[in-house]
Amino acid sequence: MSSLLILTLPDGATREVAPGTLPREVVASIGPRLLLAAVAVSVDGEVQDLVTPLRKGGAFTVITDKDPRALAVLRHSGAHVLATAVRRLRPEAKIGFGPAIDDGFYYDFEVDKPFTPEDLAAFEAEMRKVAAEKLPFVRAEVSQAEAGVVFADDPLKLERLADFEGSDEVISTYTDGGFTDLCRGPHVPDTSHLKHFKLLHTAGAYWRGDEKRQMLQRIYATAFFKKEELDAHLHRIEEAKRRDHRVLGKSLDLFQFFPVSPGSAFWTPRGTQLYLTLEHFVRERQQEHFLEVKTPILYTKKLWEQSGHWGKYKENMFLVYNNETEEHDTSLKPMNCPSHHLFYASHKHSYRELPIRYATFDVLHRNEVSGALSGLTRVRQFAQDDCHIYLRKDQIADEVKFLMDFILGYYDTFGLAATLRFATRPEVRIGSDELWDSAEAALRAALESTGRAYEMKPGDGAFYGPKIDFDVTDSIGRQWQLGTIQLDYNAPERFDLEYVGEDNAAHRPVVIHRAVSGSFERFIAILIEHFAGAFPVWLAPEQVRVLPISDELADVAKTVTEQMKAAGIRAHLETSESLNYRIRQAEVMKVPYMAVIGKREAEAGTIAVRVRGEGKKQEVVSVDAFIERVRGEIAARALTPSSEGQGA
RNA sequence: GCUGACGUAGCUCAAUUGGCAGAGCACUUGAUUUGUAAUCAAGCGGUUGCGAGUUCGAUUCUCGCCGUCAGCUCCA
Repeated sequence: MSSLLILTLPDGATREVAPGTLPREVVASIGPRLLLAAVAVSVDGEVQDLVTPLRKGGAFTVITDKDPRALAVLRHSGAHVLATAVRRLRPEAKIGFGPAIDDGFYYDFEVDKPFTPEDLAAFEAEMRKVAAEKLPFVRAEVSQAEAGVVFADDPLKLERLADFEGSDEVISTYTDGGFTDLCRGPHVPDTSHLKHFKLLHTAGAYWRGDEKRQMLQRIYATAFFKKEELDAHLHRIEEAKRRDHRVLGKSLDLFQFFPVSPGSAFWTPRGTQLYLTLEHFVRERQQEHFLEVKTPILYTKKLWEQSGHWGKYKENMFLVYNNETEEHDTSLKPMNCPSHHLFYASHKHSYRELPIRYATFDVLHRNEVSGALSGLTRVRQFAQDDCHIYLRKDQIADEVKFLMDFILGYYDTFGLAATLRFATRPEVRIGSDELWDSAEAALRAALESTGRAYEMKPGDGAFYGPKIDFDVTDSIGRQWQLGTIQLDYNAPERFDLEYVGEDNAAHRPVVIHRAVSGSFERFIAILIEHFAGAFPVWLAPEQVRVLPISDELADVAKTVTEQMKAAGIRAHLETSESLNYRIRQAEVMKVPYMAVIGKREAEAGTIAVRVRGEGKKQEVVSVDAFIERVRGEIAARALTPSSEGQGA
């Protein structure tokens, strides 16, 4: 134990140091300028700061601001600087936690009155002072008892401290100026490293994420090493606002919400067109291997008791009053699974028939808590491109691969990239541990066999089985779960599902729940933001806007419009107002093509094509050639409208 | 559901300390017939989210409810 630690530098050189040596000394020995640039170090793959004594050897790398790992260190230190500033201005504020997060950092405070925007401005100004003071982050290792004294006035910290009782965790504190925090680190050497930061907003957050505990005031902020990076980040936030599907949904006339039905979208004619186009696309892709069925939306509780929803999901279900029983013993379906199971169980199946894939687009209702509702991404009424597959256990691997290709191929059409996540058993669940063991093992093996990279989501499975989630990142950087493949060993038991095997005996099939878009509502929200409302031609509610230059040409334009419509193109004629005005309207509505018809075009049987977003650059083509081109793009589901020299 | 903010014409927003509720766009009408991002003019449009309270007087102050937003919790 007392032997020297061996540190291997990136160039292969080694250093032998005594345990307890500070990384700072090692870095200084490499070079004084490196010490100035050092933010932290990595020892054997673990990031630690310059003032935490070395306890093990291994690969030793100096982390400067160019290392991506440095950002989390800077931001965590930013959280301390924030707390330092808040404590200077509001000494009575109790401190919670202040970690770095994906896009920045936050710190939770317990205060009597929530912070105002003015408070934030004052805190930010004070933070600049703290940074200018270049206060070193001083690390100290303390005993449980000592820490109890230091944080005697901070009940939240004391509670955290109590968690360490009996563990051999080294308890450390960090002090910058007059502020000391219970913290594992690592931190940047001093507060002057924090140069480019911004406090963004405040929000309530439960202490330790528990809704039964008190609400703290959280301040969100971000920090970067370079001003350009901070500016780019703030610009991204602005851009995300510009693409917000709730804003575009209104300006592009796609959907609306009314207070009389919170959380349920009203689709306008244009939005409905978009919705149906997507539904049609899924239907077309499913034609060959899936069986589409339509099932009721209203069921008695008997079904939900059998499925387990009545016990585990009731609070999310809309219960309906039944006049005959005088009870709320009926419900709108929150999921399609049980209806499909009923179907399957209604007659005998041979092992030769499997897999059987029932697909459904029926409307679902889930009673989300009011605060969870958000645009189209979180609604109370929605439809999934849902499917339940009944198969033999020996078919799982092939089926998972088939479904995965099906789902990823769908996303490819939109240019969306998905992250695969494997989600395991949640705390609230049905079924024995043995059943879960085998379901998780089987799904994981199937996933592994595809050779695709995936991440883990422990405890995030459905209450009836483990799942593979397909998470897509939207323009704001939020990740949304869209598609899912869920393996279910419970439903076959509960619904007594069987098939007759080769041995002429009854066997249990396995059920796979599958969705591709997740829900059409959420998927459309992602698409609106993904394309910033400028949909590919095949998706655009209106594909061509026909614009005659003067009223005299209205008849010719009408004929052209009819020709396009007859060819299956969603074309609309617009005659009133000036040409400039109508072009502006079409651009604002993000119609992919404008077909302008003047005297020259009318005589030649041509149109002057203007492509969305490409300005006055125009291309004069024959009506027939244009129709063929657009039809080709629609059939190919091309991602962008083609201008001269591109496309068909 | 919880914490906070917000809710004014169809839309986007104004309205000194409580004192006659405005503008642009949209819409209607008239004129204009336009060659690639807003032609001109006039007109119409409001129980200031809903309900109480304070006040001589409430868009403005207070309370309750509804909805939306930022988060928390939850989630397709």
